[in-house]
Amino acid sequence: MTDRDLTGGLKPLGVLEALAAMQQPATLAQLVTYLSVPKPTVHRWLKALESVGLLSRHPDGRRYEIAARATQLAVAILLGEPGRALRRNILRRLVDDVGEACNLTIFDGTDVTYLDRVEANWPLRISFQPGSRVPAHSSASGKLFLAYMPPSRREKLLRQIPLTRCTENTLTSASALAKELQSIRRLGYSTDREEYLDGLVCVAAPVFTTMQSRRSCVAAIAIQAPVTRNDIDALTKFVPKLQKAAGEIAATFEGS
Amino acid sequence: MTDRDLTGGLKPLGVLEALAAMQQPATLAQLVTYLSVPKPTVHRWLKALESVGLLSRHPDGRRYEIAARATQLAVAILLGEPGRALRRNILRRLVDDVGEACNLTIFDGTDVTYLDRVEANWPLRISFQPGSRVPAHSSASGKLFLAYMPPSRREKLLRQIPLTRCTENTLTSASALAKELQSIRRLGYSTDREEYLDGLVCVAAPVFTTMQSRRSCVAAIAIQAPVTRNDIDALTKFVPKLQKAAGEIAATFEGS
DNA sequence: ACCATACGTTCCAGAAAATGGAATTTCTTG
DNA sequence: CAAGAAATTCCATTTTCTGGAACGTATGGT
Repeated sequence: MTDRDLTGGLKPLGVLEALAAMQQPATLAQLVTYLSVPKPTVHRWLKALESVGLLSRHPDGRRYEIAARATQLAVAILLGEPGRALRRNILRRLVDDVGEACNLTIFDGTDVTYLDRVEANWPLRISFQPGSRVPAHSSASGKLFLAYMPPSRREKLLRQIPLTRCTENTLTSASALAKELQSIRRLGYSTDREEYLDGLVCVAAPVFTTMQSRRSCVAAIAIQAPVTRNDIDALTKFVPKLQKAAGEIAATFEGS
Repeated sequence: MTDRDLTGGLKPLGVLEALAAMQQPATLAQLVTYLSVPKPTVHRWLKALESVGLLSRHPDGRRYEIAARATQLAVAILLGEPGRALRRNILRRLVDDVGEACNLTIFDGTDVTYLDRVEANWPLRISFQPGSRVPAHSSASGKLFLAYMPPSRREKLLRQIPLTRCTENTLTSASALAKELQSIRRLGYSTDREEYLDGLVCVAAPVFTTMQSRRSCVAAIAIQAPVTRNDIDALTKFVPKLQKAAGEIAATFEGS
């Protein structure tokens, strides 16, 4: 399953990878099957990961799930890893090309989290906090993630996140959102028509990566503009450029 | 209570965390300084991480940087089960509302374990890391678990765990604790009046989940505050909000 | 309520790996 | 091209890991 076996005091990490791949909490028995490792060994690994805060037990006391420290580590990796510089260059070229601010976001399970952003007027200066968050239903990127997510997960998620109204245009009904998501899947890109902030429009394209031979949309890049300077129709003309950049970004998430 | 050391065959991960935290490639010498670990050991850890694809060498041949496998793991972690992210959002909203740090704990059979914690933006704060453990008898959450546990199990447990004194206010007699637990069941919430740490007060509400058609309290959320800023009476006013959030958290544990 | 079965946990002696001070090699710099 | 710094290797000792077997504990069926 994994390309290379973990050795050198890292074998317990296999459990973390397995749990991340399964995308849901798992029992000891399931992990034993998945990993083909003796039961007492997996048990010991689980205890080690738990004692260190990387895993925690689901309240059912049986299954294990990925814990807060692992999430923190994941965020730190994405912000600190060298691929980030590559991605910023791609973003910068796009910004130079279209003349508006662009951003790269990732879906953190619930919300859209900014990984990076390049402003149009200050190409060398970054004036935002990586890690800012935006609700999924009211942003072009977020709707993209929702659109391309497995249906079962989407349903579960939409049952639990509130469709908070941000502006007059925010889609706050499940049916309107469902229709929009379908349209996004048809078009292959997503828009934000002042749904998050008044006066701000946005076009986003998906960044697909292949994980465990499954194509999923983990990230998105978007062009944001004040509607007074570029309306949706104007931004839509940039979609091919956006998609090309998205393809380049996808490569930075794969191997090197 | 603070950062816990990595043990159990996970020590090399400290290097990964360090590199992620530094946000840029680092040399062996830098990592040795940063980690305060002997040079040959760090070297071995680096080789282990490299051989496994989590780290790679910067083109300069000297520095190490985070590699593709780590990125993939990070993405998989963030993409995974939305439960964590949902719970964190609920906590975050509560924290914004009440202005004090809140935490989510589960009961692991003996101790209270932190699943997550969100700090308020106040300068004065006590810091608990997720994964920390706290004795059941001297914390608001722990007493909640004890209160709502089946009596037979409670008796057995109380015979096993020592009622260690943490502060002057810690309940160290079985009778005082029994009385407290009864009061908790009557009120539906629990308090910690500087019973674990001097100067720290806390109010906790139960998170009930239905498991095997049995309603049980396996998790709890709590608001913690320095007594100088919010005393018990002040915190008690937040109980309805706390209970509402507890209900939302419960929902995130239900779906498969 | 009972048993059958699966699941989780603990035990422990042999096997394997980690540890770090010291020595050695390789890179850097003036 | 030497001097100093950094990286790498060596290796005896200590420590941890491993996994078959045995032991508890929960679950599901009758």
